[in-house]
Amino acid sequence: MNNLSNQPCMIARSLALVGDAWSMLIMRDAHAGLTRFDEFRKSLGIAPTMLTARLAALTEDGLLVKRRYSERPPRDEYVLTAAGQDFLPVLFAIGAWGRKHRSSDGVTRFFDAETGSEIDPITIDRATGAPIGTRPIRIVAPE
Amino acid sequence: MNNLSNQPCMIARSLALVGDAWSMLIMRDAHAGLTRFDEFRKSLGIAPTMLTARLAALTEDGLLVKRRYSERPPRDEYVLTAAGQDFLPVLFAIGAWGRKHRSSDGVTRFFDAETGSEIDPITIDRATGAPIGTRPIRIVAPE
DNA sequence: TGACTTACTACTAATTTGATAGTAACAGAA
DNA sequence: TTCTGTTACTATCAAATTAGTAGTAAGTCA
Repeated sequence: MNNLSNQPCMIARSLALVGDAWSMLIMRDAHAGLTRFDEFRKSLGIAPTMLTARLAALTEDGLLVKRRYSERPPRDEYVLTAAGQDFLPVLFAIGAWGRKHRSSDGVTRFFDAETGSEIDPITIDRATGAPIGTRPIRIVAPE
Repeated sequence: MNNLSNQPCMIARSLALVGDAWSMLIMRDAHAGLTRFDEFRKSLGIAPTMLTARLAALTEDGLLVKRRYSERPPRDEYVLTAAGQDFLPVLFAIGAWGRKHRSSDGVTRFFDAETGSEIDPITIDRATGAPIGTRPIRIVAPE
């Protein structure tokens, strides 16, 4: 795609980084606990060239960090940064949408890793607590 | 990409439909009120071939409907379905992420179209009200 | 020494995307 | 009636991206 990162809209700017399915799925797997090249490759069935490129891009953009976990032999893994962890609501919103509009047989479910309770994500307005999507909105870009 | 729509994970299945930047941006513009081919084309700077393909895919997948607004000459526009409207939280989550981690100069802002009050989207667990992203999670796919 | 692991790169084919131009079906003006 | 303009596209082809397979580097383990 073209020059998304130069646009004023935050959505467009963000999509420049994660606006493709592979990146989103890598983020999903990273949140599920995967860290290593081969774990991602096997989980996603992605060509290694693609995976190398995506991991490098996500690292470059600060969603992942490359961490050396073995000196001999040299081995690196990819772990979520704080910005990467903050990406989870996006995945949840997508999952919640799919659950509502695309579920037929089984659905992917989310659980709190510690308490074990199931999570049912919903996006609301922080101030009023009103769910997003129930009222018409106006999007305003600067400049 | 490959066979995302056959995967068990709702996130992957959803990304088969909207897992590219153009589709996301079309959804954004649709929520901002655009309906016509040329409105989308000018807003996005997208090649008409691409736009035709994306609009057809989003229509096929039930996020938009094609509505004839003029018989002579024949003219169609694209409007959000209920499923399409429900996609708004995804865009908000992406925008909120970008606002937090990518904002430098101006940021795109969201307003209630009727009351005019600004919206600050946040994704929470419906049951507990706890914000998503503050605790480790476990993702469980069926089968 | 040989098999195995892990994180990749090289290479080539297939597919998608992008850009430009053009078309169909009209409306309204001259 | 011809001319210009509008809108929603399609055709065509070059350029870029993606996918798939194979191979490599730097080790470990038996």
